[in-house]
Amino acid sequence: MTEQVKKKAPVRRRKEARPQELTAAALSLFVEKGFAATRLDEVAARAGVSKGTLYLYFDSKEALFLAVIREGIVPIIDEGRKLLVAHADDPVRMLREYLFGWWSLFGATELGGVPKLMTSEAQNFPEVAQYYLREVIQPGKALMQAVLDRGVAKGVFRPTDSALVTHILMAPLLHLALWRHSFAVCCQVPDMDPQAYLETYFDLVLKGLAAAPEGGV
Amino acid sequence: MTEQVKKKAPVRRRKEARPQELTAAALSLFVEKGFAATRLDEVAARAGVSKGTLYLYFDSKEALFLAVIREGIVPIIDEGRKLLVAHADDPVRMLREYLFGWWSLFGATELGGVPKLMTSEAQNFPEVAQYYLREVIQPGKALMQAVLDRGVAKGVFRPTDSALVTHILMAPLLHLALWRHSFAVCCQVPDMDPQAYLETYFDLVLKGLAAAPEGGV
DNA sequence: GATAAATAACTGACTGGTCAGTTATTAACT
DNA sequence: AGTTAATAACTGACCAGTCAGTTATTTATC
Repeated sequence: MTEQVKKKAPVRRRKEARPQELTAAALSLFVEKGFAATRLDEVAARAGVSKGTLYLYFDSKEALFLAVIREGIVPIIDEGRKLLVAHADDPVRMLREYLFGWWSLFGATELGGVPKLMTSEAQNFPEVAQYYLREVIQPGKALMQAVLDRGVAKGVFRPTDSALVTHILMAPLLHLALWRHSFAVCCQVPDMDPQAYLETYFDLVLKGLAAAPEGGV
Repeated sequence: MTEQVKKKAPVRRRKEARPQELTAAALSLFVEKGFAATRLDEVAARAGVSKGTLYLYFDSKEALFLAVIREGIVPIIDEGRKLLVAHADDPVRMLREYLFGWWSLFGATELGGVPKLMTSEAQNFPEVAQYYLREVIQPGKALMQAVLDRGVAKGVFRPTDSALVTHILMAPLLHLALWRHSFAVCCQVPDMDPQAYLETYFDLVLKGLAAAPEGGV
């Protein structure tokens, strides 16, 4: 050991990307097995560290949960908002971007398991649920409601209770995400093509919202 | 104590309704706190017995889970089927009965928490999930698909991929049920009236499915 | 109809394993 | 040397599942 041997290269420890690695590992395990059934030893192992290390970055299992949501989801909202303004003059196009964008940016990724996770655990972790409601659901709703209202103002959509309709319109997307993270995994379903599902759904919605009896896009 | 005093009435032990009392207690707790977070001591206490007694009737926690589904849900399917045939000649009316009936018979009751429960736990309990898929989801889907196909045959609905549409149409109902058992409970939501939600939704669906451009029911 | 024997329903203390969270120790780097 | 990062062994609470023992109810016997 005349000089520092090159153990360091293969080891490559002590990064500051550690929290992200941990939240990423936690996300996939939480989504896969649920919060309660996920052991912190597993999370740490998947991130390539020990459980003690996990506690250097997060105070508790619940704090890790909150971080998973915060790091994983909140950035997506802003990204989605930016994509939307690109078509601000065409409500039908905006709605399409919203729904399909939600799916490709969120639902189809690993984050698509988060609605299942949040729904399951909302009652057990009210603070996380409130955070999610405030930072994710409500902004998302507001965004879609703006799209709908604009469509009505332009005479493209018929008037509706847009607060209710935002909920209703999100449901099939959420359902698809939940399905893929529950029954689709454990039962061998005769599979459901997301793209066909989305197209069929969007078609239904457009006809359901259309303003004029024989209106056309 | 000249003759047998009526001690029996207040005591009222040794019933054979015991399993039902246990599954009822388990249902409400599973729905409220999730499967993993529910302790069997609690279930037993809510049913007014000890944990040992619970094990006289059910082999394991998972067996109790399966019983909850079997006893609670499967009977509802048949009941629903009977209600439907009453309007077999009017597809629009049938669809309305289906959706509103689902809500009043199932979604609005304590059983409305079961979708949340099943979604959360499907991956952890594949056998229960497969049972639920086979005995609940698939029959329910088949029933609605029949309604849709009949509507198309009668020229009331436009042709669609009815297998996909059944999924899509169920989503807002499931979403409402999930919502009421998650965020609605823990966050004080600005409340969402189920009746208004259902009416708005049904209106949207009918216009989305209508066959003729200016068709009218 | 009483008394005793047999059985069915039930209990709660106990066990064994699990797992969130802690801490004493070691390795890495400056 | 001292400081920081990481670990692995440890602790203690928790809980599904068990079982020896208790209490209620029925059946048998006189």
